[in-house]
Amino acid sequence: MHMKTGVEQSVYAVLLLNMLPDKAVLPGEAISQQLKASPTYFRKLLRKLVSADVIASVPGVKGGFKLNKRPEAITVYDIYLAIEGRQSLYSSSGILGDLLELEKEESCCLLTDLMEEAEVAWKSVMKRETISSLAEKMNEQQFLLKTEALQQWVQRKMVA
Amino acid sequence: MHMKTGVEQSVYAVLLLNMLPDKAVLPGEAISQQLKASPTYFRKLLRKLVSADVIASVPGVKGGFKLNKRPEAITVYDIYLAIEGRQSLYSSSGILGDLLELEKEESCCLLTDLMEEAEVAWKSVMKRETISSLAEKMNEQQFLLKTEALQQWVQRKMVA
DNA sequence: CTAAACGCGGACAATCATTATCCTCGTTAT
DNA sequence: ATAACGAGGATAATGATTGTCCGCGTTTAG
Repeated sequence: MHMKTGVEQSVYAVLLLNMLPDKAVLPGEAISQQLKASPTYFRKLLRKLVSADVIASVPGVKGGFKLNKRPEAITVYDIYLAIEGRQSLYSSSGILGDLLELEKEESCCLLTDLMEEAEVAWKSVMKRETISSLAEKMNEQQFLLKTEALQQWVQRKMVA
Repeated sequence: MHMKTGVEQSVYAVLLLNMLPDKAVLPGEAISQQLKASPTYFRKLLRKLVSADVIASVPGVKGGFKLNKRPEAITVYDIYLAIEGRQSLYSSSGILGDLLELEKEESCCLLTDLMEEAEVAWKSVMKRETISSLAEKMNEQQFLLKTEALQQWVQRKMVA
């Protein structure tokens, strides 16, 4: 049981897009290069973010991606949800029904409610952090110089 | 990202062992048959539970498994931990280090603390429910008759 | 004291989700 | 028109999980 690495990659991709000036976009290939991710697969992640309305895409030459919401309005959970989908961490395989020889209609599971609650707790922590709060952390003393270099890279690679 | 089905199976296995009278044991094969799980793989799960001191095993003919703690002292989390191990749900792949071109020593991740906290929240819910509280739920009105039938099956299959 | 029933442990194979590639298409700036 | 980009599907490679097999040590029963 492990979270997909795509979630981490996507968070940093969104952080890159957050460095764009208004109206500008960043081509998908530039992003995946910077993240050292496989370009073809990374496009799929970006499309999931588009479907979830976290980012927007612009087709055609001079196309690319940009944020679709204000950075304060994008939580880590939004990105998690876009990539991992709604499937819950736990789903009963119906063992209890077999054990007690229940009819299919009355099938139940002693764990479902508990695990549901656990998952809510886990997700609620992810909802607390937003892209803008993460961006602030990147701008702290220790990383300030490096982050500025990264912003300059964004300026060079962006279009429009 | 999905929890192993082995966790659910293990919880119900422990619930079965909880129905044993003192000193009695249940052979592994009987358990896996009742849970409709593959016997060879299920033995591995049982051994993980043994390593985690949740259950105890008795070798030799007339051998089998039994609880190693009072049912109030076994939480769902104990079983989760035995099966899934200590590996955390999230682990950074170090992208930020690449992005900012940090030296390896100062490598860091904006998400690690958050995800750590989320995982603590998720686990703390699992620590609330114990084998004895689950056993009570099985004895509620709607399942009482079926649960008694299951207890009789345990009586027949147990040894010593 | 031998055999049979059980748990232990490791090597190995099958299955399944995740990651990655490839090819074709629609869109847009030049 | 053509070149650069995103969209989407079919399909492989990878890796984790699940499942099998075989030989071993221990204990009870004959």
